[in-house]
Amino acid sequence: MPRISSERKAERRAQIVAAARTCFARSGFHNTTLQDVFAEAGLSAGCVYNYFQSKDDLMLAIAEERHDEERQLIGEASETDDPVAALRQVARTFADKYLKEDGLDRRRIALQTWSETHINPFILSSVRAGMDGPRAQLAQIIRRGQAANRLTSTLDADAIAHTVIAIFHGSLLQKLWKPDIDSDAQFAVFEHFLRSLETE
Amino acid sequence: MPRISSERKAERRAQIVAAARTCFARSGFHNTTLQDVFAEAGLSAGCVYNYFQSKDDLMLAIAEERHDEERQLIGEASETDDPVAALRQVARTFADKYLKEDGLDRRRIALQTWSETHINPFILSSVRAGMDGPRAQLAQIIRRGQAANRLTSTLDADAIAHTVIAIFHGSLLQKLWKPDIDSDAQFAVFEHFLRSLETE
Amino acid sequence: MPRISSERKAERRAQIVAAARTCFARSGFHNTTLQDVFAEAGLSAGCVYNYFQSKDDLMLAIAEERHDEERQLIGEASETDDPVAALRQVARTFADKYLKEDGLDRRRIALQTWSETHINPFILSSVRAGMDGPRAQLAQIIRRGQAANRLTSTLDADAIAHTVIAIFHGSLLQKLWKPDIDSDAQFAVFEHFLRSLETE
Amino acid sequence: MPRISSERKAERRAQIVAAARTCFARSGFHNTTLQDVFAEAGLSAGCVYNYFQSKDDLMLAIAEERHDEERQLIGEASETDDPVAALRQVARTFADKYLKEDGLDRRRIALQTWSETHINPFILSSVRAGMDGPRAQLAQIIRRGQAANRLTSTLDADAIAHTVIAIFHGSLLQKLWKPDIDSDAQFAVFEHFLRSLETE
DNA sequence: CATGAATGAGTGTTCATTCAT
DNA sequence: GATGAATGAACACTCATTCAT
Repeated sequence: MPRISSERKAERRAQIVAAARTCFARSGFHNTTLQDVFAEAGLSAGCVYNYFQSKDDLMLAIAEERHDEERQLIGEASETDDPVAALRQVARTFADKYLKEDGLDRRRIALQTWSETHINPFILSSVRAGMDGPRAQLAQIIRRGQAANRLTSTLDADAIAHTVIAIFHGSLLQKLWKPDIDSDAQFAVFEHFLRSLETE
Repeated sequence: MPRISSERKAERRAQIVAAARTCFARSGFHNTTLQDVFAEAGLSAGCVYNYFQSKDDLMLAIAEERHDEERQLIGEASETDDPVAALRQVARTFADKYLKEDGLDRRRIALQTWSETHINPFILSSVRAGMDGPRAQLAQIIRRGQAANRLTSTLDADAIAHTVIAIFHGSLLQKLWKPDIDSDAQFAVFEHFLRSLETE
Repeated sequence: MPRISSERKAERRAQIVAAARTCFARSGFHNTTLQDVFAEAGLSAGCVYNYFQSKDDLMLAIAEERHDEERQLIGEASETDDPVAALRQVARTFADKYLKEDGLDRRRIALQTWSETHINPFILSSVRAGMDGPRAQLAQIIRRGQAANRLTSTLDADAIAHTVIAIFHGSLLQKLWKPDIDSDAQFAVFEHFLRSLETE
Repeated sequence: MPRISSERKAERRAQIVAAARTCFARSGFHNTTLQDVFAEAGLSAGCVYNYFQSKDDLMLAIAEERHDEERQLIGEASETDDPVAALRQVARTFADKYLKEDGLDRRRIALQTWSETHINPFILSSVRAGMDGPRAQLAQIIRRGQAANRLTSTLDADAIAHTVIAIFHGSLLQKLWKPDIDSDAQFAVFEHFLRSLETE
């Protein structure tokens, strides 16, 4: 007979994750102390430790949540039947959600996570898994495009998917370092790339 | 009148940087203690502090060195007069030097650096500058290609350069997370992209 | 008008004490968390705190219970009229009940308690009282033996009693550190000691 | 080329051990914080950690030192050729050095150590080894006495040695709990025990 | 009476940095 | 210049205890 419903528990978890995200986005993972997170969440140390086992676990939870969100975003974006339109929509979603404001903050944390993959095997697994889903979805779209003779079959669908993601990730890095970069011009290059994949 | 010749000084500096690189590649920046670096370099704490002011300074020095190296690599690769060949050569250099063995180790450290840009303004400046040089060089090549009507003029040269670098960076990330990725297939996609930029 | 019958209350108390004993025997007093005890007892924190005021109080309760048990054991063992036989019987009881299995586990906890006497005056009082009873009983038997001219009167009865207990305690320690010690051979020495006290 | 001679290093170690002993004797192992030890030693945390790896390690070092000291004490006491005199001398040493003042303080710490054997295997090993030496020495003396027909051969030498040590340990406990115990009367009982072992 | 989520002071330990030699 | 012992602020994490429900 739990005094706290599982919804309330989920709420608390979310509250803590949100606080941690705020802190990590503000000061970076290694420069954030757990005391910062406790203060931001308005909760005590002990309480937070009832939901997360360690600082690393907190980062992992944030990563997982982000991966869920990304999976959902790419899922929604690729609902269209038309494979070419789907790819374009995915890219637009990326440009809209990832490269701006709050989305950019989350990606800032993502970068911290990526840097941690080297040391923390759980983070590595999570990052791998987080990328594999979207990549497989993209590859699936591309394969459909190839089957329908809409996209060139001279290139490996997985390799294309990888490249698309690489462009996303790489653009992200540049946006993080130079927020005033001309994203539109870069988006045009991406669209050119997509067109180059289409059969005539 | 220095007690130590400036060559000897440079040697020591290099020795320390090498040790730090080994440690950072092995355990990551935040998991490496300076005591680890002292041990790896076979030097005392005080001695190292005669050459570097702080742990961050060490990371900065490594970043600077890497940027020099990258600038040189891209410079050599783009010596050809033919702009299209130059671009292809740059890509090949990237694939050969960055995605393999020792090069990959250095890029692993680069990722740590990138993650630090968020916090450390000096690192941020260094990373920006490290990217600006190569990007300007690439843009220059592209502009030459456009002027010679070898490359499409419908796209902004800087945006293309940015995209090329984004592909490099993004591919790097994937290689770090999944070392057994099919780099050749991905390289084919990149070449396709280059060809799509050429005028007919 | 108590909501819970006092039998039920005693049951709960016993349940908690048993759980604590299990935990303390398993991991030691300081390495056991109260959360461990709650889990072992299958009760909540609040419930346990209705019966015991603190962790120390729990240890005290265990000590008291053990002292009661010891008092009873030595009481039963010394019921014989013959003082020499009584002493021997006490020793046999000690060897049978204290140095084996479950008894040894309880003594393991006793050792933890002894170590706590230094800090906790209540524990100290309890341990003193726990020893005084048996010692007085032993001294009483010995005095009877001396009065009946069965035991030497050249030695102080209290001092003999102390020595007997010292041998018990000391043997216990050795048994705890080296469970495969030869208890029979040591028991023979003890019997020799007892015989040496008898008059001819 | 160490700036600090190994003697100075040993001094520091001793200084820290002494401080820890003072603290542990004053407040017990678990009630002493390392900050207490740092303050008592007049040294910083980092410095202490250059000499000891953990709080447990400190306790272990204290135990080892005590064992060395005990080994030496019993060694000196048993130098006499006459085995019976040697045993008596050992007992006298015990009564003089262990049951009084500073010696008692050290034994108070010993008790803490004993209680820790249950949890910490290194402590257990140390305590075992610390007891084995003296016990072997005592057994050796007894065997010499048996060979020379000065001591009864009806009892196992090791068992006698164990019993002697048990009496020491047990008396110690009583002294710790009741400092005003009559040690002389108890010593008389011990001497009686020794005499009972002698052949006529 | 029982629950168990929340508390928060306290602890062992780390490690970048300094400075007397 | 080089040494390395010493520093000490900072940090992640624990756990006995409380109290609203």
